[in-house]
Amino acid sequence: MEYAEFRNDEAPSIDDLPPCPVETTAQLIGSKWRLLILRDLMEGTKRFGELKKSVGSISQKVLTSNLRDMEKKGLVVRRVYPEVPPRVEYGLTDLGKSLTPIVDAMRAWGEGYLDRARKTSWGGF
Amino acid sequence: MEYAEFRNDEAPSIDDLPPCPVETTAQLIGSKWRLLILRDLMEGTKRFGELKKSVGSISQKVLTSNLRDMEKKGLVVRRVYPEVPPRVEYGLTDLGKSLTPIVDAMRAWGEGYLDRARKTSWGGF
DNA sequence: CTGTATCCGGAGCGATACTG
DNA sequence: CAGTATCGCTCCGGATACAG
Repeated sequence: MEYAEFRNDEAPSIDDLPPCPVETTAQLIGSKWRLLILRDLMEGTKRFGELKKSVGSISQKVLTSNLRDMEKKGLVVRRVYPEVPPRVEYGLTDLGKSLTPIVDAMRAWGEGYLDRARKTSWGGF
Repeated sequence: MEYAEFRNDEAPSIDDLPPCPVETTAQLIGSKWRLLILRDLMEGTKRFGELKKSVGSISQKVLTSNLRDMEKKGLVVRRVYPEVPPRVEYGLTDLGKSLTPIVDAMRAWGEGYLDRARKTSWGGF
């Protein structure tokens, strides 16, 4: 552990961000899982187990670590309800929500691609 | 080698594409390097060495393998000029160019993020 | 239910050497 | 110049077991 005492309170320093905005974005969401987590949280707040199911074949460990990262980056909020059994909900911060256009663009492109792939083997370009 | 005899002629089958369009897109470009290669080729055709410099710290091996993948996916064209010394140029296919909105969305978001990061440590949300 | 702690295999990647 | 071929290592991430 190493996250334990630092969660949302540590901001990424400008100094270790790449100068290129595309690269910056890629570092924040450029991973298969983070993108899918984002996609699912955009539907609204979800519990850990719910998220695990909806994301797909992700393991619990990997989901947890990705959520921790996204929390540190300020994309995700984690809310713990002191109940028993414990309940933990994850949601997007405003910053996280602001990524919507990117995910939407990816969805739009993917739909076009799948359509084409479905009706033909797309026969090359 | 294993690519050698299959370059542009093999299309991805619809059967091994995920049903979710976001996930499909993520599989095609969801890697740090592929995104940056895309970003740079969107400026126009480039030679191998040129691309290597502009992408940044990528090694030649990794650049090559990523270009091969993207070629197989139909995103990139490779043109060899039978000269000496050899010249090889890479460019985007129409499919590759159609990804522009996604990269643009990422750039736009990244710019906003960097602006905020520059003027403050954005102190949480 | 929501995690943390380990173990471990394999992919990813850098470094280097060699080729047409 | 633009690759291919290897070696070696790091670290991601899957499986499993355990805990609050």
